[in-house]
Amino acid sequence: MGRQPCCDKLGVKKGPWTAEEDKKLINFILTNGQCCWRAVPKLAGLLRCGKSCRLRWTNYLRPDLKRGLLNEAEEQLVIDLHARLGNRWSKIAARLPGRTDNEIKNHWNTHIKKKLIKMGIDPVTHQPLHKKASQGGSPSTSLPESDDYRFQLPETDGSVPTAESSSPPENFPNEELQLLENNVDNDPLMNCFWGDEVSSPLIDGSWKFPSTEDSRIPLWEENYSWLVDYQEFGIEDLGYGCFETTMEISDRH
DNA sequence: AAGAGGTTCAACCGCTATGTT
DNA sequence: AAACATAGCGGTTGAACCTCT
Repeated sequence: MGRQPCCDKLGVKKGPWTAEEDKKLINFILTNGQCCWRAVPKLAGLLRCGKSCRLRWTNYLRPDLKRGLLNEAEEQLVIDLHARLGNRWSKIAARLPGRTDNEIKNHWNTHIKKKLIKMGIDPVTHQPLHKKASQGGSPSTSLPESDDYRFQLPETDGSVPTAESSSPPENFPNEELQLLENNVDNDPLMNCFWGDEVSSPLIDGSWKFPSTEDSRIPLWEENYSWLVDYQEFGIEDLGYGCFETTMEISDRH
């Protein structure tokens, strides 16, 4: 006997969300908070399944989301985290405030992967590609000549966790944490991020990335402007009061 | 200008983990 | 302990968009 489907397939709408649907979902979540996604579509008057609503909210409508491409620092962090965690996108996303696992996964597959390959780094193992090639045959790629080759993992106990091994270590997540913590001291960037999660520069919003002024993490109220400006939303509709509501809601969980 | 091929990313699917009864 | 419900995760898909010829 299989599980019940997450929703009644009949009469459930699929495909891109309309502005009207977004509005309904936002209004509902801001009023009632995030609870029981299965019930959300019915209560919000949406012909979607709960799963779809949750995805839409977490990946697109959440007010604390940053928008736009990942900047260099974020990209570097994703690479470092991927080297340690593999394809655990949600865990990686948890370390990048305002970014979603879906966004990071997409960015990895479309940008970072290619970048690494171009640099002669295997995006799966984070090891130089030529190592693999020389083991199996003639090298097709060579190590990058630039000093920018900095994705090599810091040595731990000599055994490098392979990123793509989708099966986590036996006693994950303890081992995950151990792995991460072991590497913090060896990596200034990681040190910065892991050192104190609460006052992490990415989180407090005051931290500026070294490259450009534009790459600073915007305040999330700024992020929300796209929503406030959203064709059908007046500021009265959502109101800044609702931000507090959202925060209270998320605090409750 | 057009259409073929490539790229991007929002959304879906199926599975697993976790919580509840 | 078992069965079920729900949330969350990661892989995949496909439509829209972009670039090249």
